[in-house]
Amino acid sequence: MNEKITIYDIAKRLKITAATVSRALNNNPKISEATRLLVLKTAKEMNYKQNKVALALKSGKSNNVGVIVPYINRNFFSSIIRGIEEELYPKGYHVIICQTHEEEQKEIKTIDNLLNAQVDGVLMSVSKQTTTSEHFERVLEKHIPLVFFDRRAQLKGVSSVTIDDYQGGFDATKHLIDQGCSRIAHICGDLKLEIYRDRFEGYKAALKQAGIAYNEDYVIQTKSDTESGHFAAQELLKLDKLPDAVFSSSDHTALGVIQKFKEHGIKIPKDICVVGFSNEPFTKFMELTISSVDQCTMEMGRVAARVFLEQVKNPKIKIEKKVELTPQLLVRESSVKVNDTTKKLRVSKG
Amino acid sequence: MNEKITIYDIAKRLKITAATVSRALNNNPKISEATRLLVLKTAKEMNYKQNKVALALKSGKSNNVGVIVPYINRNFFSSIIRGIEEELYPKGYHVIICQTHEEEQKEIKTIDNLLNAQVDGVLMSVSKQTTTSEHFERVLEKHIPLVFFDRRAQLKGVSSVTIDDYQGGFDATKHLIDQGCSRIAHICGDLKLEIYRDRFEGYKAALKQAGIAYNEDYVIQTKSDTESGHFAAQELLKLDKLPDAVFSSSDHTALGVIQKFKEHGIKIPKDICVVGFSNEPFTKFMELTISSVDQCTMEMGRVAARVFLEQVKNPKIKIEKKVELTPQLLVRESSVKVNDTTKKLRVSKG
DNA sequence: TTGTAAGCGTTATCAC
DNA sequence: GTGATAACGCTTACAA
Repeated sequence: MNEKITIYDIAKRLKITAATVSRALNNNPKISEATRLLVLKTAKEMNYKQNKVALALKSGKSNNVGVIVPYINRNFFSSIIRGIEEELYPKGYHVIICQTHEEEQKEIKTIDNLLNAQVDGVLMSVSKQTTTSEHFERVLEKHIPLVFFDRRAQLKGVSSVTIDDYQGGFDATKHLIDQGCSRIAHICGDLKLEIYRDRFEGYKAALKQAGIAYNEDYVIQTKSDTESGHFAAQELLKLDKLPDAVFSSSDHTALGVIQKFKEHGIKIPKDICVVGFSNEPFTKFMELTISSVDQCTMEMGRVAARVFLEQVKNPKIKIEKKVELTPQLLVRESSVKVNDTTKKLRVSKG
Repeated sequence: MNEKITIYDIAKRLKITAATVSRALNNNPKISEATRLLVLKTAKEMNYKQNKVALALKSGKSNNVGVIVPYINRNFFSSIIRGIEEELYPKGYHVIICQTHEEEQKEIKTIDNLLNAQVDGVLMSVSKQTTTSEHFERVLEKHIPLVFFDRRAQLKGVSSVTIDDYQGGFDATKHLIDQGCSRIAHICGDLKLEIYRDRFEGYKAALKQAGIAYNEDYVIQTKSDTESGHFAAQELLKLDKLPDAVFSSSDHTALGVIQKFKEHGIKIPKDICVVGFSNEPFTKFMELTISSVDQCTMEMGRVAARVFLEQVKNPKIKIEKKVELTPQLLVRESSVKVNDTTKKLRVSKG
């Protein structure tokens, strides 16, 4: 009951050989129906379970994929991981998760560990601090599919799944313009990161299209937390002419901005409209719900997983797929002028 | 550069045997310093990497643990997973995550899959729908450490890490009583689950200690989402005498309750004080911050991991450890009467 | 100190 | 259709 049952045990019991048992278990055509059924029956009786590790050694496929993110417990990443898991589990893959804490050294160590563990693929979001790429090349050299999601490294021959941050920034800004705003501030994250640059570019493009002059004073670069939002709001308050809208590259800074403005008696959205980015859960729980750009995280995970599967299915050909998902602007209370009744109908609580 | 380097390749190059190489690599004392250094040097030159799968087959230890939760992207679970990962990764373990979607069948399937994959341990939170326990016993029969966190099955010989939900319920209710409330409603989740029963019991105990009669009308059982909070508030509004406080077993229902009450012109916390449970991130982002009971999720994960490690370190002895962490009441704005200035000082924004 | 050989549990390639 | 044997990459008695 307790011992590990191998195909040898079944073979011994049936006085046949392990090879035959293996054939029966794997529906190999070169076997008689009689023995096949007998083996199957006996295997069930003896409670045989295939040892996947032995299979992995033999076949060179572990059926494990490594997923690397900065922090598992950020809603953005955990939702992506959920998407990955739900796409891969039915295909027989297990998902190994690892965290980098945004540190390049941990990222390197983690990748090497995963390679040693013989993972069949690596799906990851690059750490903020990462500047080198030898560790990525080590993955490619072993012909292990590598798929980036959200944050990618500039590397030839690697697939990636991102959202169209440019479009997200454009849509958010355009929406604010449609609300009648013209002095639109932008709070961005570290512009060394592609995602923040793209949102910024989208912002500028929307302004340009509307014939609104770009004003450097209205752009503030900060970290992506609530405190930075307070800071940003204070900077904006120093200006001669207060903006009438804020597009923030982060929901947390958007929240901070709203809080600080409220302290100063500024009414949102009447005086200033605000749109955030990421559709963090809290944005729709607030008393004043916050407009935001949804990044379809689960979908991003699912797509990343599918890109991996496609590469696995076609090992001979090198697939370099750059998928760009379209983000979705969710218009909520923080950006809709209360006196605009027609627009009010479009407010989404989702 | 591209080929897989094994110890045989190193052996061949140095005209020694694989056994010697293995010994050198593993700091086996039975080897001369000279060959040890030579092997090490050559291994590095040839870019040798140990194949963990081969090691796993040989040793019977995969250095993988399975972690099973209902949904990965719930903040509660993803934080626990983070705690587990951070405790286990430095010890050389990889964390495989799986989701049950609260379905018993998936839980069973997942456990069997993990066992086939030869995981060294299973850390999990039991699905809501689970009623049987043969699948848990299958784990135990193989002498694989099984550790429950938060939700456990009634099973002999299994370790678990939970929080003291009774204490959490007691503290929350006691706090409301200290605020001068006496008609305290309780919104609970499915009482078939131990965690909700315990919180409920803690609630009743606090009432009893304060000499407040238990009133069945003030107890409403619902699901744990915002809509259920709306429903619960409506039920309470039907009562002849409105409660002056609400202790909710869920932050989401607490939010729903607050929203619905506000719609009816009821002031929080002036008219009704509210305390939730779980310390969901949004509770401290609200304009009116919501008091809640923190479940020290990261710590729960870390402790669960340590319990697993302890069992691994002592394979001969059967360890049954029931760890109960103490939850922490976080008093925020939703439960502190504004005219009570002394208490106001204790308001936490954390 | 080093070599030899067996074994972990499978599957695949030969023969018969 | 079935059996014997090698191989995946590693560790470890047992010999030498």
